[in-house]
Amino acid sequence: MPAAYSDPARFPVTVDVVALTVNEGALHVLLITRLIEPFCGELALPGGFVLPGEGLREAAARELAEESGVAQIPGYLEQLHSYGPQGRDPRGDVLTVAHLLLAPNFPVLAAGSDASGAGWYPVQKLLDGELQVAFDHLLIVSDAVERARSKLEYSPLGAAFCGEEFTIAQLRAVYEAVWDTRLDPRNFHRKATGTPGFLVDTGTVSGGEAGRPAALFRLADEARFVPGEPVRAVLNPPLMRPRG
Amino acid sequence: MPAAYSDPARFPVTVDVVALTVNEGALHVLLITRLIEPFCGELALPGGFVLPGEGLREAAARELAEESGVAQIPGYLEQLHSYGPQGRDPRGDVLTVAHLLLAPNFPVLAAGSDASGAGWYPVQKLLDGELQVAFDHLLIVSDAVERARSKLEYSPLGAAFCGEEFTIAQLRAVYEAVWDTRLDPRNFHRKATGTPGFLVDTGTVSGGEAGRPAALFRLADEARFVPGEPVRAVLNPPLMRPRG
DNA sequence: TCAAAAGTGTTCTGACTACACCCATGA
DNA sequence: TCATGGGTGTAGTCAGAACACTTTTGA
Repeated sequence: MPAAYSDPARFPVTVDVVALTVNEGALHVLLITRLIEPFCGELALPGGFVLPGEGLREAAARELAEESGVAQIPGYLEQLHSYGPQGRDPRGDVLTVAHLLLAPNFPVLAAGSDASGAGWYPVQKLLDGELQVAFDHLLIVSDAVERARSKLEYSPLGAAFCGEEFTIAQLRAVYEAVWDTRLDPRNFHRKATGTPGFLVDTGTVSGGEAGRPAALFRLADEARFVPGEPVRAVLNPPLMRPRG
Repeated sequence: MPAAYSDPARFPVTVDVVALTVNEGALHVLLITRLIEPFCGELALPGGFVLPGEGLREAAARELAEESGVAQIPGYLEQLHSYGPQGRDPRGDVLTVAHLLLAPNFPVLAAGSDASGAGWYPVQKLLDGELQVAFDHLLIVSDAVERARSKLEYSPLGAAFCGEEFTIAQLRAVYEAVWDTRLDPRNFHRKATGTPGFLVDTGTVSGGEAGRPAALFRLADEARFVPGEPVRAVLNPPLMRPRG
């Protein structure tokens, strides 16, 4: 028998954000140190309770800003998956809606009221068990990484890890870090620049590095992701990661 | 300032199920007629409130069983997306976690306490606006259909729409209905049977129809989806839908 | 014998791989 | 001039599209 419509059960709802970036050729995730119980002192994903009158995405952006110290969220944010409410918080049933943020490496310096020490940690150390995280956040991070990996194949979101303008080599470094693989620079260059509706040449070049300066690109207008909307442009043909 | 940890806001949480099937060569969705306010008398997705102590998937399976009248849920069930809590229910903030069910056409005969007249309706009539549904359920159905379409490319879930054993032509009819396209029967046959780890020939044939009897296949063991688990097997190479 | 549907062979084309090669810069 | 990395050309291979063709059944 379902609960009467007039008196349904109510649950606390949290949002958690898996912010991923590429740093030093490896995928990193943003973690905070919890200052309150439960799991006080342990690492966890930034997140917190949804407030009355808030939407999910709104809450995720607010929590991320509060706990990482950035005013404007860079990169691409989307909903990942919901977990719970059963059996994931020692205090009782709490539903969490996890979000995924793909972002360029931004500096974090926040100290919130219930979290501190936000910082980037190598994802591989979590997956290998070298770093512990609170709640079911290891599962959430695993799901997020898998989502990010497949996102790169069919969407232009690899560029979400880069700044506004970037070289093909920087974009390739993103793919190599996320997929944890090596790609042929020549073929990647041709594929990325040859995919219609993906990149446009800005006409400028990057300097200062060793070797020949690289051309700077940005996302084509039709591939740009606007903060509020789901990504629409599909890479066709996809940039497939090597299998097997 | 976030809400105090000890006193977070609480929200009613519902689960909604977008059950899709293929019938007469077209994609259909399971809808019920609401017997209570709001939207009394209108069509809506089967669903209802999550009860204390329940998990999301558990709640979705329970609601589907209650409102469609089937004891055992056939097919493949996965979480789709969460919506809300802001601005989607006239009574106030309600979070809903939508689920997607891909199932063979099963008979529905239920009458629940707050819903009746469960039945299969052509998805296209909803998308074309010929049929109205309550709440934001049109958006949810649209998202579900798009998810189903991409699922068929990279997973063996096309077979979730078929029974235990099926012919290649039946499987092809599923793909054609979901993608709303036509596929070359010869090439589809070769691709489906030639994809390693997808299908196994049962050795039996289907009879009774006009023309040469077709061999019956079932999913290979490694491609079977178990009720509780996410689908793991990836079709490689993918069965791509025709683009552009 | 004919219609209808299952299943196979064959050719063409286009995309990916691998790798050779040239280009532009700093030291 | 050499090292370093950016960018292009090209041949081999493989998978998909298109479609002719054979097979097996019911009427």
